[in-house]
Amino acid sequence: MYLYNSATRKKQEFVPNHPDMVKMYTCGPTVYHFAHIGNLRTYIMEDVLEKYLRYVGYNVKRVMNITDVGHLTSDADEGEDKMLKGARREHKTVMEIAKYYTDAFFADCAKLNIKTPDVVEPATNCIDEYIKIISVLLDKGYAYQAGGNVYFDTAKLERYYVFGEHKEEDLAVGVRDSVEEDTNKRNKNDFVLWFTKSKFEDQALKWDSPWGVGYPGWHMECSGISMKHLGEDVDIHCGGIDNAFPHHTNEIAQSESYLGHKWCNWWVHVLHLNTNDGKMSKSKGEFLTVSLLQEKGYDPLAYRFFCLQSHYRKSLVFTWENLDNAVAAYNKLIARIAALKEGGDVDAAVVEALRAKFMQAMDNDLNTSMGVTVLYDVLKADANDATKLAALAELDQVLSLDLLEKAAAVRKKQAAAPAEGGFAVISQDGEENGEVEALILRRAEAKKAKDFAQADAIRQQLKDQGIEITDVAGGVKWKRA
RNA sequence: GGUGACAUAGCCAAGUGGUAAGGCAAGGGUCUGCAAAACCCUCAUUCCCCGGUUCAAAUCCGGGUGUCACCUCCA
Repeated sequence: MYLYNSATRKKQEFVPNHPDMVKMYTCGPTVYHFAHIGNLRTYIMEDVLEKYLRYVGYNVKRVMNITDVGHLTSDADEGEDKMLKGARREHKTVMEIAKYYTDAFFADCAKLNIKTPDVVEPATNCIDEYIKIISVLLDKGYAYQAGGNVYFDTAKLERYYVFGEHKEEDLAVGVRDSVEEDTNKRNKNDFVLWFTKSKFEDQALKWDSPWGVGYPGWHMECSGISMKHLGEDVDIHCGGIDNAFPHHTNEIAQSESYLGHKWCNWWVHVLHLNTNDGKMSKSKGEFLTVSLLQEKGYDPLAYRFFCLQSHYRKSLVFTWENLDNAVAAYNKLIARIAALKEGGDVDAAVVEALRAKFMQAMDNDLNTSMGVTVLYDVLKADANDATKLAALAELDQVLSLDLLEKAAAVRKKQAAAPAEGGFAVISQDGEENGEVEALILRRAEAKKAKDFAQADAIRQQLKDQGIEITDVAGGVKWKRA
């Protein structure tokens, strides 16, 4: 499999350090608020990567952190810890907030068929780990104490900027007014490993350490958690593209200085979901959550399909129109699958050929857009329905679009059509409305009497009320538009 | 200002030197009293621009332009 590696800026053949085991680390959410669907795009793509690695036969151990400490606020707010701000907003303790939004995050993931990682570790669980690493960094001379904090000394590194060729003097530090330059730093890009004093005195959670009571720097948590669960090396480290610098850059700096050897081989960054005016954020425009999608009547898996139709290394623009496109495509795909008949012999050779095509796409830097196209190749294949269903079931192990389950539901709905001979009025939303039913029955009588003018008038009358009706065998289905 | 990624029809996109896949939308048709569904057909002389290499370039090279991201918490 070829995967693009941000560290080398090339597609490279993926080879794990240990033949049958892939160690995968994925940066998790900061649990001070709900995740928006842009955040979730990254987790969907990471989920596909994990499932594909398993599909081709690797054992995967995947670790994810939960950031529940030490994050500053977003642009809209100044100098206050995100967790604390969330807590104040909702009159809860920081730990209650973390629990609440961690649960909400995984509930959203479940709706999107994102598998929960093998290990999920809150940052606040690993303080000892961080202290150990920071102690060694101080001993080795990679870190220094100043103004009450412990800093990493980036000047001690031969190569600090691993994802691009920066020059330090070009870095725009303190571009924004509210960001003050920290005068304790020896170099512009030195970063804090342990805080005891910060501009943000409100940090709610503090721990004792050799350097005083305080809390860890943000970058430290991922290094500590990764080493705790995956040991001294990692095969793939994933995250949103915004994490490449400084977060991942700093992780590499401190981890490799601590270990004294190469730490992670593959860096996979997922591009952002944008709106028409730039990056999606919680404070700008509509706050697009999975719950909001559902309130508006969208199937979360249609959003997953939307993401899969694109490529993780391309930014994707979200508009309701674009999502509607994906919804139509997804529903049509399901409808075509629902029309397939079960039973019969599976032609293993055809399944194998389709599998090969799918793998060819996915092996090429996780080309999910092409992978989705293979679903259409399956439907068009010269084979019986049983073979197609078998192939679809297999590809869906990776894509996780609930293709067969949704198709079965469609079939069931069709089977629930009115009994022969009788005339039934069925609400597709399960709504009971005697007035509507009466109108539909009157229209049916008009049709029977060949009074089509009257029948069309009633159809129009219902339409004016926002109700769409569809004639089906032995009855009428209706729903609100 | 620096660094990086991306640029193919209305939209999502495939394509890795051999003459533009697929999906959605749209238009036309078949069918149905009408509608819906289904099915069939149509839909980029051209791949951001300008040069170059080549028998041949969306694909390679050089130079531009645009968009997004990061440099400040972020997926």
